[in-house]
Amino acid sequence: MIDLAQLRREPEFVKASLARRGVSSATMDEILELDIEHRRLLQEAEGLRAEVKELSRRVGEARRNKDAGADDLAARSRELGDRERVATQATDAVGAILREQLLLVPNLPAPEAPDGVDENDNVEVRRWWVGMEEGVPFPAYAEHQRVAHWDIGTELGILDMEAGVKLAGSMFPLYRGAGARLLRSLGFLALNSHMADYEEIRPPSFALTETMMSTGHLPKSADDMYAIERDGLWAIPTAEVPLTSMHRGEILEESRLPIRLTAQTACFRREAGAAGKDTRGLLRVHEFDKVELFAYCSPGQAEAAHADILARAEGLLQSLGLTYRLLDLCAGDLGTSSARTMDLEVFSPGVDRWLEVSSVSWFRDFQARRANVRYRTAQGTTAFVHTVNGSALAWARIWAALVETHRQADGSIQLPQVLAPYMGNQTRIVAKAS
RNA sequence: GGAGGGAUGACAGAGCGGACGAAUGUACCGGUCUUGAAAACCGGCGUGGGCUUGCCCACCGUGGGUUCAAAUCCCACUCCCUCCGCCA
Repeated sequence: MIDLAQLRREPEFVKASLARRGVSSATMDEILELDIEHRRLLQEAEGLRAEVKELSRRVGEARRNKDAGADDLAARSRELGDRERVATQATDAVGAILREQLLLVPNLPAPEAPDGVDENDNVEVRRWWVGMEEGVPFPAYAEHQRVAHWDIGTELGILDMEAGVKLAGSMFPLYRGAGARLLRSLGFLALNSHMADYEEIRPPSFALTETMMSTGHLPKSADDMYAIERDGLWAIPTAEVPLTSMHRGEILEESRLPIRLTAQTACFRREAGAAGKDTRGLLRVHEFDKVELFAYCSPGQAEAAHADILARAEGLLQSLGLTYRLLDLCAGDLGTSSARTMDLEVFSPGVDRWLEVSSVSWFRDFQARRANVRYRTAQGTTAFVHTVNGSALAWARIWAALVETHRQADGSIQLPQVLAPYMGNQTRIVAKAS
């Protein structure tokens, strides 16, 4: 949630910032008017309540002293109380509308985020490929690497999309044999590499509506998530959701910051409206595993925390021998809650596409304000923390790029050595004899 | 799933209709004393909101209700504890 006090204080700056991502200034004017009306009603209601309290005090006093006139005072108080109820109702009604409007306003883009309206305006910062530092040119992938992972998966018996369809419908993958083990190994590799600096968390896969509100996934993106209506729960689309709410409503000691957490979870996404396009194989699926890195920090720590997550995601991509590029998302393409986001896209030679596998975002205090996570400063005051997170990494697409990139001329796959300890030293995946 | 008990400030714990935003203790911060520390003593010590910056308002698990007045009474819900049942 944006800071209403800031909107009041410098409306032109807030409007100009939001205009960069397509929010009209009329929307903000509407909110400002609601705010003025809300405060006017609030003053009226609180004034009446103060009078009622004062009269009640005097009723008690009169009763104790056996004074006559207590009943008169009570009657007056009752009459004021009726007016107060009406005023409070009006205040709450306007307050609810104001909150509703405010929850729909996205975060202010950071000044450093490039201008632009959609993904076509994102800025490519750099590319990386094996040997780049030594002057090796961008890889010219061989024919045997130009096979889509869904074909490789069928050929080697390690990915069975049809079985997934039978069980849960389209876009629910089923990995098998070495493919399933590879997926498990990726999570193991990543979590092990983070655990020295990030506390490993295994959160619930479902979350309450309130938890979804805190990250900004609700109310805006309800259609993109799976709901378990009977129990009032939502399937989490990312570990960011539970991790952001772990300290919801708390005031943290500044000395504890940054609090760095990592979690691998299944991520559930309905991908409403995406049916048909770019959905073959693992390009876009309803359920995938992802390791998330997360930090609650003071504002001064946020930049370093963001850089650390990005470096870890890149480090993993490099150790897996994958080609990738780094994008600086333009203002118009930022997620609702983010002020600045860097995306990592892996190159998938078999399908000849760049696939997003990590999104490293800095939310400033937008999520912290929604989730009410604060810290106590050295001066004893409280302030909202900054939240930062990023994937390292999202495995379905990594799995795809990995089998395509490392496919050999004989059709087998030679996995990178970094996975050997987790694959029982079986880094070569070949078709089963039967 | 059944029966009972509970939820109050960082923690422990009182209050069970009227000056209660809340006793007391611990912890924490500042001061006195001390070569220093401890002890002792003194003072401070929740969070948010509104405006006329001194005041006002809200918050005692959550939401409703009763009352002139609710931490306190009533109703519903959530969570925790104990016992029973079931279960990986």
